[in-house]
Amino acid sequence: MSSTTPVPPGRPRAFDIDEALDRAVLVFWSKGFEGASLDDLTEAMGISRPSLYRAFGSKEDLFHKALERYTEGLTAYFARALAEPTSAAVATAVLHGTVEAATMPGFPTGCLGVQGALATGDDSRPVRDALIAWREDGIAHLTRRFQQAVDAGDLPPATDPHLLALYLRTVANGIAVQAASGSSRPELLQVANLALGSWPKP
Amino acid sequence: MSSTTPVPPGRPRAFDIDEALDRAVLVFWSKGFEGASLDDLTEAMGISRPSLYRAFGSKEDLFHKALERYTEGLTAYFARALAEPTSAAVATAVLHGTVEAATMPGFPTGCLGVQGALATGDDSRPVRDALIAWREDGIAHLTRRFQQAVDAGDLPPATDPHLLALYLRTVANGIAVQAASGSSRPELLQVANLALGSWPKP
DNA sequence: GCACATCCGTACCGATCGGTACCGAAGGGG
DNA sequence: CCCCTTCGGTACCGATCGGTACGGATGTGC
Repeated sequence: MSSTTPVPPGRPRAFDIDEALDRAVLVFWSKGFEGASLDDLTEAMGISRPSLYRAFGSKEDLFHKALERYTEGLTAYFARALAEPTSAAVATAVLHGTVEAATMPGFPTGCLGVQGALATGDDSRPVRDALIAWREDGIAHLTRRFQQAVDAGDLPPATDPHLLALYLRTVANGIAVQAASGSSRPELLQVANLALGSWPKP
Repeated sequence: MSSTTPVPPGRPRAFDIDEALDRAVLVFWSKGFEGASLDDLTEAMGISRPSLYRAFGSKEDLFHKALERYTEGLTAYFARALAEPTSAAVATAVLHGTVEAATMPGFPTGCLGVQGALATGDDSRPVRDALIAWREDGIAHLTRRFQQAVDAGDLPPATDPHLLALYLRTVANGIAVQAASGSSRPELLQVANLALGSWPKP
């Protein structure tokens, strides 16, 4: 354990950087990148503006770190879903997980990866593109998983894995938008189950 | 024809107000309400800032008028879809229309009603709420249409019209997000058809 | 041709935006 | 105990935000 916390020089940080990042996630999640001002962020994070810049670099850097933390935390269901034994179970876990994450009591509704920066001004284009890549990454993971399912005979040989992945991500995006519009968890669960009705049988 | 254009007093407007509105639609569509600055708008519309305010009131008023024009113009497929004879035909027309409108060459990708203001700062809350109401209105129209279908025996008596409407709107929202992420029209058409596979039979 | 109403654009408003210079405070290493 | 490094916050930066005062231009009605 001697390798942990090598005690960096200088005055120690007076706030928990991960906790502050969690607060930033909530602000970006509910207001989007452009709608979240530095005053919003610093107030929610409980730190001053220069502290934010020392710890995270810039508003855009902070967003990327917040997205990373969001991915590892609140959307961890996605990684678990990929480990389900059948393609149908994967699809079910993804959509149910999406509904739950998008309608979590005490958290903003919807999905940071969708509403963080869907349409933006030119200045925020890098953030917008990062979210596009984030969603694309999810599709890529699903595509590989469904290709495995085809290879294993869990899906018909003629199945297009990419189409199924895109379909799933599309429904998940739609659920996120509806959750942000105020749709309830039970409603969206029914929608998810309806969407799963067209899933191909092996 | 004597009732048209009663010739208001004062200096006549030097630009076509509907054409200017069309340009504003494109700006809000591609950059969102918050991402669209007045400089972006005035430059695209080819008018000065005070002209914009005289003709449209405020940035928020302009957005509402742009949304109205968008609804009557580029999403007119929706009203036509409701007139289809069967619920399945309605659903097909809505999703196919959504794909086409969201991937129109020469226009921004996605849907103004989704990416115009999905997550915003507090100042833009009214706009955000207006878009929520806009999407909710679409669901209400679909719900009434599918209730008709149930009454007419076109859908099973136990069918929940609201659930079907919410499902359709959810998929449409997801398609809009994917289109904004760069998915192609053929891809999204396949996704739409896959989503239609779970449509209930009469 | 004169009064009136509206439109035109330049030039400006206060507020807020993201970002930083600065200096005192707080720790470890010599 | 002093030096060095980093963190703390106050107070500020130029740029841009949405919005408007104002004076000249352009039309109709009398």
